[in-house]
Amino acid sequence: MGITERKVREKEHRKEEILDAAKKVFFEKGLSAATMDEIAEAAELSKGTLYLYYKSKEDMYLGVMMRGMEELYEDFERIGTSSVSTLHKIMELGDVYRKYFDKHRKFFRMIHFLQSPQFHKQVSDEMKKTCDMETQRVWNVINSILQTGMDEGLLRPNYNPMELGVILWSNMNALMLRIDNEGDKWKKRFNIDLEHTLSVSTTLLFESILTTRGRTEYAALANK
Amino acid sequence: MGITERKVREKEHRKEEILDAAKKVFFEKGLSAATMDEIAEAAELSKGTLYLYYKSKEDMYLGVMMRGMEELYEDFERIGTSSVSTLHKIMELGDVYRKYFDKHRKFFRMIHFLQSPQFHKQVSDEMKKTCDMETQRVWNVINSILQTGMDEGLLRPNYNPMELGVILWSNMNALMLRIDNEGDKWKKRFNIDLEHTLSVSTTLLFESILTTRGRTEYAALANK
DNA sequence: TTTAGTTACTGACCATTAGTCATTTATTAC
DNA sequence: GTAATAAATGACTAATGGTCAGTAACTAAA
Repeated sequence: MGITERKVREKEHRKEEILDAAKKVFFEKGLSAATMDEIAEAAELSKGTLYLYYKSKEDMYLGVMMRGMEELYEDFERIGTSSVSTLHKIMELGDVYRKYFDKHRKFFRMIHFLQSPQFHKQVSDEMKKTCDMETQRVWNVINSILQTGMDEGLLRPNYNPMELGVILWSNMNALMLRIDNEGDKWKKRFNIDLEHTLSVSTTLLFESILTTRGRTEYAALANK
Repeated sequence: MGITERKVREKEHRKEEILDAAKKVFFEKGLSAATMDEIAEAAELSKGTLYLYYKSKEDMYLGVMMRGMEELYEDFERIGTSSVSTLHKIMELGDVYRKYFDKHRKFFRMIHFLQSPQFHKQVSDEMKKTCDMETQRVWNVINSILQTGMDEGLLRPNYNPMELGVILWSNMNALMLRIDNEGDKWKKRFNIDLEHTLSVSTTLLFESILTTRGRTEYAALANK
């Protein structure tokens, strides 16, 4: 049954090719300004064909986003399986996410679509589920690292690791979003460098969830 | 010149009436699903007339949002001018914002539009400026309270009050957004009550920006 | 090679809807 | 009463997400 397999492979390949085109257009114009006709032209396919592979424009957008999420997952996974200390891993999670924000700004913006009402209203259940699984993978890495940190007595035991995860993540996310949208404004008007503010808040939160032992280790690591 | 004045008043009134209708429709359907025809019908006016008062659908959306922002401003301003201790005021800011989130969820969602790419792309410069001024008023209250807190030695002096403000605000915002979108999911899947998480993270951050004196006072206040 | 059947693709077409503008209606001024 | 001004209208346009009847390409059996 080599033919059937080849066809499946080709279909998969076409799907990816469409995503290549979609990525280009979405990166350039964003979700609302991008048109399906443009994407079709970029993909060298007719518009109708796009709909054979993706249910809607929003679904396609998320298809692209998933690539970005996968990249983030791989970065995180690399941390998870590395052989540095747990504290170091936790710090790395933050650093890597911040680098991700710098290097993959467009993906960062796309990920934010997951938190918009449009996502909950206009996306097919199927795609929602797919996104959910991918997001889950990322959270699993975070959770497992924080759980270890807790087991090792680095993190204050009265909190749930996942809870700490969502706190740290949300905190970074909110400031990054602000940097992305109003960074210049805050610099000009209040002379505040939100990049620095992000470091400050991350450090504040991080220190406040560490045990005494965790803090000692952290101080040693930060001094290096 | 009584007539001219009356006309200005009537025009202003019409603008508000249109916002009444728009608010109803936007609250019900959200920005993208609401149509101008619907709003026109709700306002008992023709669609063309709407455009005599607002430049675009997005501008109108922000007109509605501004009402919500004003309400928040008034709540904040009330705190600012109240005669409780500064520490109490700071805590009140958080509490009031959280209540605002509970009571005016739709407005909360609208405020988030300010952080979306759509806002930066599809809104008239004029409306952007108006929003900016309103937002500014809110920040001014926060800033002035935090500045006082710093002057009184409650807040660690190595930070900028506005910086602390944006940290606290962003932190709350991010978790509220998550509660709004995925609150149920987190409860069901991880058995995490994000409402509680919000309290935790706010407390953590808050404590970590207080001086020793501030913390003593805080402990006293929290025990009451 | 021919033919029937299947799959992939096409692009004209449809429906929706934000925004416009020539025209009509109402109000004011003289 | 009439001219001038302001307010309101709604048919129309343009843009665009999505559809579907028809076409082309490929596969498999005769």
